[in-house]
Amino acid sequence: MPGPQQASVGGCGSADGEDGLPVQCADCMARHLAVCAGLTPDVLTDLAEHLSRRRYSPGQTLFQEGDPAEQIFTVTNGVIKQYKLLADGRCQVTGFYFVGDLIGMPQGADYPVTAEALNEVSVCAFPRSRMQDLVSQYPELAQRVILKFQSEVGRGQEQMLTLGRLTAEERIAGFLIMLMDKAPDCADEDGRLALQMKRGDIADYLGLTVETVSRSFTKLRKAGLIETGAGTDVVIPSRERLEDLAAGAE
Amino acid sequence: MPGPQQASVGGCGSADGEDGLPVQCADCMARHLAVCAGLTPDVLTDLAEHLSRRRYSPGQTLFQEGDPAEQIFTVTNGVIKQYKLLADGRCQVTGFYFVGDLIGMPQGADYPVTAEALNEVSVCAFPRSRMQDLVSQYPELAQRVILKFQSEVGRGQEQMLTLGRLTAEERIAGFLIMLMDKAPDCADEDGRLALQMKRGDIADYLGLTVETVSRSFTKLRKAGLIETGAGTDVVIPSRERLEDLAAGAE
DNA sequence: CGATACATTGAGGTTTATCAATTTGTGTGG
DNA sequence: CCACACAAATTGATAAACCTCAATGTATCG
Repeated sequence: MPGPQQASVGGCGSADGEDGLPVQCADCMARHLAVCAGLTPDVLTDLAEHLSRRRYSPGQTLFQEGDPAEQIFTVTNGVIKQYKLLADGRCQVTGFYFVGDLIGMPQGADYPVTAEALNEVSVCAFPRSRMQDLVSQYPELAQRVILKFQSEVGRGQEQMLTLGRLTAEERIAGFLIMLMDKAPDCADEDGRLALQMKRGDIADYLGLTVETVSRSFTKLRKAGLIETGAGTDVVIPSRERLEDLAAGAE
Repeated sequence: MPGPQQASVGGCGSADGEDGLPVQCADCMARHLAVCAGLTPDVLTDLAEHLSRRRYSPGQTLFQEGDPAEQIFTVTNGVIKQYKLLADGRCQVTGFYFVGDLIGMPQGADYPVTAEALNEVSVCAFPRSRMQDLVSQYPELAQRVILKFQSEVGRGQEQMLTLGRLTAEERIAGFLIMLMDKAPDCADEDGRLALQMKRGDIADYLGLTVETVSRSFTKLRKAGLIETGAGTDVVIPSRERLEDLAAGAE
């Protein structure tokens, strides 16, 4: 049952919660992961003046490629995929984003990608126009933003290697490793992985087709590198062996 | 004839040149492009206290994948390629860097890529340990650093689309467009492009083999989309037609 | 002018894509 | 709770794009 078409907007006051934190932040899932982690309560309070909470249902877009980039988002719950489309329908997923991730802060005036909720998603939205001031005003925020960008660039470099030089099976192996590391709530302690995305999403992320993804999963299963869990979930008996494969070990 | 194996280090005083700029910066090729563009002379002077000029010959590496990331670089002349290697020799070039580009500022303690000079290269090196302080101290510098990262992330997203979803010919077309835009001194006003990199570099950047790159060039030539210049140079008669191809127009 | 590195071209093989059919999973309504 | 309908995933057969290996052509530099 999908929620309202228009994303709901949460409260926006700056009343203090516990520890002197703004109420919105006090119980935020992303408080220790997001760009706002480590900021002092007074800085957070200033930030909170301008932010709004939003919720999205599966399939809803936060923004689309070409839209004016007016809002910056921090994921507080759920999974978001970002992708680029070609005129003929070819799709490339440029990344999956989890709790604490920052999206929607491109260089240009417009978003260069579309952002879409994969499941029930909560975000913290912030007007882009205010960001420049805040970064100037709060060096510790600037530092956090730079840190987020550094990890995003690094992830991009790894993904280039994946897309340019890895075989289908190696790509899947690397993808599963990435999920275990980046998706806190998707990954069970002992190798159980709840895949939040469909085969088609994975294919578009790894530059493959659905069929090749499916066949690669089957091969990995037959090789004993993964096991089948409930639904399309996956169990990873030995992370090491998957890592070796993902690193292109001969 | 390769230069000295050890990169030469330029002077490092802070004496002022014209316009109150530090002497190293007064005649810097990258002054209006790099992260230091738009900074006030006093900020630049502070920056210049810690920077050193270095020169590299073709094939020399600025740093290698796995090295501790102790220096940040701004390219002031020449072209640098960054790449990742797999154990079995597979190589992915993650980017080419030109005048004004910033490299060597990863999230982790070590460089995740190798940086290598393609031709005679000059850079401005800066100790990473000082960067955090400076970013905190000078909001306008933080702003510039964020801007550089934003464009790097955007380039990464485009490259993912290229590697994941474009055909060989489309990749080459997009690559030539990118060079025209990003390489100021490589690109003549009327479509003449001096390729600073070998076919192998292009192949490793585009996730192809040398042979496929060569064949794609030939096909583009036969289709009238490019013409042969001196050596391996390329002339682009109609940028638009190349752009259409690079955008995956059917 | 010859040696070397680089680029191009050709023949054949491999991986992955495409098209089509089948199976599995999921949610809904009886 | 089961049956049905629909979406997603898997499997199979074939084709296309690209890779590999090998040979030839071309530029550069001593």
